[in-house]
Amino acid sequence: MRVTREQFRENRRRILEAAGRLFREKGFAAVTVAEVMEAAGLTHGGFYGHFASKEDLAAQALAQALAPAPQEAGAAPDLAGFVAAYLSAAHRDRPGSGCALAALGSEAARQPAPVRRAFTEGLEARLARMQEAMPGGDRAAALSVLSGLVGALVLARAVDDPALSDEILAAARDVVGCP
Amino acid sequence: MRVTREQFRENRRRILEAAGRLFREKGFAAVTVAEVMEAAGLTHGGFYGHFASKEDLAAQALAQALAPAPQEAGAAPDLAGFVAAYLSAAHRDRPGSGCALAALGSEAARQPAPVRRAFTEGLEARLARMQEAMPGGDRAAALSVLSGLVGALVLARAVDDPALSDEILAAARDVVGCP
DNA sequence: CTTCTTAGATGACGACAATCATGATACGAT
DNA sequence: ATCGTATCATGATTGTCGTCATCTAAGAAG
Repeated sequence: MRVTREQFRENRRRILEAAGRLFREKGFAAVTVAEVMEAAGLTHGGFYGHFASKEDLAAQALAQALAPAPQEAGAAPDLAGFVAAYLSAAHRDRPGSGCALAALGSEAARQPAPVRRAFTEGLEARLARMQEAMPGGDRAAALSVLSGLVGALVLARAVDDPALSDEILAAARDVVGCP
Repeated sequence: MRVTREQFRENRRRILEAAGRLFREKGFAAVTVAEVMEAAGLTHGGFYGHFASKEDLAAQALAQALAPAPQEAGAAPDLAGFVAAYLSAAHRDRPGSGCALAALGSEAARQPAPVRRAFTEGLEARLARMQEAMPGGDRAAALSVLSGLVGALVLARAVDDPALSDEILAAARDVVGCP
């Protein structure tokens, strides 16, 4: 069963996309190679024709998940809108298509070097774009806002009580703009 | 090999302590029952005499890890000191004895109900103690500070670049006290 | 059109982990 | 002191996962 070079690239793209979604939804450890391949519409056997290992896939999928979406590549960032979307219930409830920093943050710290490097580069890119939108281009302020966003989303997702979860998001929303 | 009732309780305590440390260091999924038992000085077989399942262990270990340490149980909380310790390099570098909210946050969201409940209760307890220390007892302010602390620690641990990691901690430190 | 190459399907393999069964041994109650 | 019982050690069991070998069929090159 051979496929077009075009189809090959498309398959690789689908694998990365499925992996990015599944990793964010279930974490690195809980996702299996076979599961990713099935989600991409393939069987597990062809996996090692695309990636060297699960770790390799994790690093590349994370890099892609953290890369800015094409439509917002060069757009002027709107900080208030970004914060509102980030701290929305919709974002909290759909980790698979949301921010990978929050979805994989505490797990990323324990991953092998390539994964952590992808995480770091994604964070720097996000930071740079937030910094552009900050009054005065204050990098430290952008960092602390990003920390607040990530922390609030992590806690809002982990908590078992919907009211408390909403409260966490609302509290973080109210604070942004102060520093 | 039977053991004193006293020794039995002591063994259980050691298992919970080892589990709390290992889970924070390596995450829920990456820790095995046998590993926990070995760290507690026992073999894997006796585990199910103490806990019903690994999930049961996770919930109880998390609850204990999030419970306030005995020495700070009723102490008057010093917010500035707490924040400084939380955002210190020492805390970042020793997750096994640090805050479980940051160490397990993004993974906790995907755990079964008992684990999430323990997480929620631990967060509420921590929140209440921070609220006491806040000017005006502002619960929303306490929530947003806690979010900022957790987010900064998560990112500082995940990042591959030591300078950036320090920068994240420093930026978060500078912001606290503003809202 | 023929031949070479290669992507993917099938399936196997080895490692490992959660859980449970069994047995020995020493505590605790009588 | 003795006996029942509970705790831990040993080991089996079952399932799963990452990885690799092999086979096939179909694109690509000439």
